[in-house]
Amino acid sequence: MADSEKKAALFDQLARVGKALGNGKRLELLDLLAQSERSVESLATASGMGLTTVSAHLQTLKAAGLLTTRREGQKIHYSLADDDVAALYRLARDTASTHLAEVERAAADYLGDQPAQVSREALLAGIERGEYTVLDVRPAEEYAAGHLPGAIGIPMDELADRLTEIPADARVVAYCRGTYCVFAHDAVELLARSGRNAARLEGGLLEWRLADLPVETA
Amino acid sequence: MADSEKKAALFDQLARVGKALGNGKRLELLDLLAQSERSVESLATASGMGLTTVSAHLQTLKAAGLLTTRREGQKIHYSLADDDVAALYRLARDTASTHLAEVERAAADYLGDQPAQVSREALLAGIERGEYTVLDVRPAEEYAAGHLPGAIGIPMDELADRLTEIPADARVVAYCRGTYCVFAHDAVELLARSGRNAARLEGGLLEWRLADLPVETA
DNA sequence: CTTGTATTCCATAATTCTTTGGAATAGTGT
DNA sequence: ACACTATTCCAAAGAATTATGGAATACAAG
Repeated sequence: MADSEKKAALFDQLARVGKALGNGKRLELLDLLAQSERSVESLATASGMGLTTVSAHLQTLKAAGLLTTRREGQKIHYSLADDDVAALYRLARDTASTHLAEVERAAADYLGDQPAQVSREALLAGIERGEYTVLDVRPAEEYAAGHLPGAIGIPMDELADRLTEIPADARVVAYCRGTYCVFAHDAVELLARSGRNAARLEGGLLEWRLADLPVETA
Repeated sequence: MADSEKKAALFDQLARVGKALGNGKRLELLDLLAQSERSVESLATASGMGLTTVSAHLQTLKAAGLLTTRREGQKIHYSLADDDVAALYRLARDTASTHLAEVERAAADYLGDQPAQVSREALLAGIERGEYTVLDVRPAEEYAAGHLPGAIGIPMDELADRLTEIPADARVVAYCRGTYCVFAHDAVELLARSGRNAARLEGGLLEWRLADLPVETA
């Protein structure tokens, strides 16, 4: 094999990771898996994709080295191979958002108006002073897998019915999966309509974790 | 448009960056552009690809926001849009190499035996003490665009003829573009065969620069 | 051992990507 | 204005990717 063919073979191997990241559905799956491990079925439900479609995408991601699996009973749990994978996902996402105007447009269209945001630094300082009530509005299994220290967990689809669990005069900071997750936007809107003082955390658990800030696993 | 369609549209946008990274030829181009800006023709020559093929790939990379262009005379110079792009390229590459055994195999096949390596930290310390002669064996235009402080620039294909420019008793540390660049391997082998004391820098200018170490632009 | 469940495999059709010559374009330099 | 050069556009063929039912597999649980 000629030298340039060997070089091409090497770069083709390196491109496998990029290929795996080059599909919106797969990014949605990575986004979910960045929160907690999940079974194939659970990913299909959470993402709204077909079961065999999810399975095929998971094979692709796993073949690219981005995922690992663990069997428990009859279920197979997929998870990110490594925190580097979460970092890679985030960097690719942020590069897209920095350089592509269409991303901003699509995000605005999906997320709606930006609510008031609290930075991670401000929240961390405020938590220590007891200024904020931190509210995790992700699905219960993601909250269970790890959440901000002291955060209350109320999934978004139960929030309307469980408002009484939140002190009426609290300064609430809601968060969810990450920058492009819609739950916390919806939560802030709902809380504001109920006359609460609410803001959204900048980013979500993904960004919090990648910033090496403390995560609680009750 | 339904909410899940908006979400899909957003993630499809984000996937554009991954798609751009998902092709070996495009990674080769990024690898070159991480060293210095280049014209289309120059990239075609350096990479051995067809001119229109290179142009098409550059369009793809640019449409993904990874490249910018600058016109000078009749030439259009492409360069990375940002240092984040270099960081993204590197992280994708390193993720592949960490998780895919095939990458190690393809690299060993292309690069041959690993020569002795000097870490960036050791070299930096050694430079200050004047212990090492640093040798840049990349093409002249890449050396001109930026090199290690005090490095001598002798392109690999001229090295055999210009050995006398290197003190015979020097402890030479050769480097080139990056981890998967073959020039420095070849240089160390050539120097060793000539009875010189030579080692390779771990990584290359890409990794040096991303580590925020000093770069000289003569 | 048999049943049941979660997941993967397979085949296929629709779509998208890649490469490549030749033509077109845009801008430079005279 | 004219010729020249670097680059891009276009079209087409071949290759790879994607989504999706139905069948097959691999375990676990009984």
